[in-house]
Amino acid sequence: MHCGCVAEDAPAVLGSSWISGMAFPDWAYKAESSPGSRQIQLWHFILELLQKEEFHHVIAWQQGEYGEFVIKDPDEVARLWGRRKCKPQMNYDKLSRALRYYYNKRILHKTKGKRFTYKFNFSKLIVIHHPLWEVRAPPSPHLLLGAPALFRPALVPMGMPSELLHSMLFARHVGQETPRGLPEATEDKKGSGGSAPRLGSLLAPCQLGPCCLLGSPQDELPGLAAFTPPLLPPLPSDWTRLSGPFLPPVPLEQPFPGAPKPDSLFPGPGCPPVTHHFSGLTLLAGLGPGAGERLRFLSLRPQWLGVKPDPLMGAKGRPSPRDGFSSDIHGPKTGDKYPVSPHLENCRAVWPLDPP
DNA sequence: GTCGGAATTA
DNA sequence: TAATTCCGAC
Repeated sequence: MHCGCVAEDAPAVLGSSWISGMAFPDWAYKAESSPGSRQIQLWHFILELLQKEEFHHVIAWQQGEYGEFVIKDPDEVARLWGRRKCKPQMNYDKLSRALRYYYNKRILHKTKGKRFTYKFNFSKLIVIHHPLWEVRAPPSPHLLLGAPALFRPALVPMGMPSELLHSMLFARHVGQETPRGLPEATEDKKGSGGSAPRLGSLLAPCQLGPCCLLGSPQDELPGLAAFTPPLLPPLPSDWTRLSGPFLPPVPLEQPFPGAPKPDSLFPGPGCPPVTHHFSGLTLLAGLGPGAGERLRFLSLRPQWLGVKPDPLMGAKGRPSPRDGFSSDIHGPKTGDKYPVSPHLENCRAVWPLDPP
């Protein structure tokens, strides 16, 4: 931002926040954490604006719809964006074109019928920021419910349409909102959605094995959000059993120095005290009222994400951003739980701040 | 208002 | 690569 343009009206970012019931971890608001670019990206900027109360007359979260926001003053948002990018000629037409490019990337989608209303695709944002979470492995109750799984970054199944994840996470009542037939799963046109960092280089599913414990997260994890979810999802009573088939024993982990210790977040049988937060975990865990129930719903269905060879995998070994998923969620899978042994060489530890 | 193609830019 | 710019179509 050395173009001489003034950015004083660009929102400052401090700490993590709850805005109208919407939580994002710190990194989501920090320009320097904008992935894949040295410059701030539009979606990032939008989040910044949404975070700041002084811009709520310009852009704000849509009450009642998680992730949905309304641009109340398109011209002003465009002006702010243009100012940030040193593009004085910016207008809403151009800005909206940039937003539309996010449709294919699945970062954003339009709320049809509502003017200037868009909706963030949370899982995609999570994946963008935590690429390793696309590891094709079943979700662990540990991960989803906050037990110490900090060193096991598998969370979002690769190819999982964020719409579905989103609806699972945000549905007011489990089972009320039926996944809408994965509308985008078949409408891929040019497959431009590969812009987000993905685990194309991941050779094989990691299976949450010890190989996933690589790295030194203390040094490399992004800034951890310090907020505590307002609702603490109770552990499923059988979570230990659920974790059995595909989870290695959970090692005790050292707390982050200086990190808050929400020890009592997820107490449960066999569940060691949670000693720290994964920022992405807080994102999921901090989804707001009812999130616990929804997370439990999600976590109790690991078979959805049963690891198996993906017929949709292309020659490059990864699905297109829009096509994956569908066959993965249609029902429990038995057998072939370990198509690839969870050996070290099959895994690659990539932390969000890894250089490309 | 919204969409997306095409060319261009940094 | 992530927009920016322009524009025709709906």
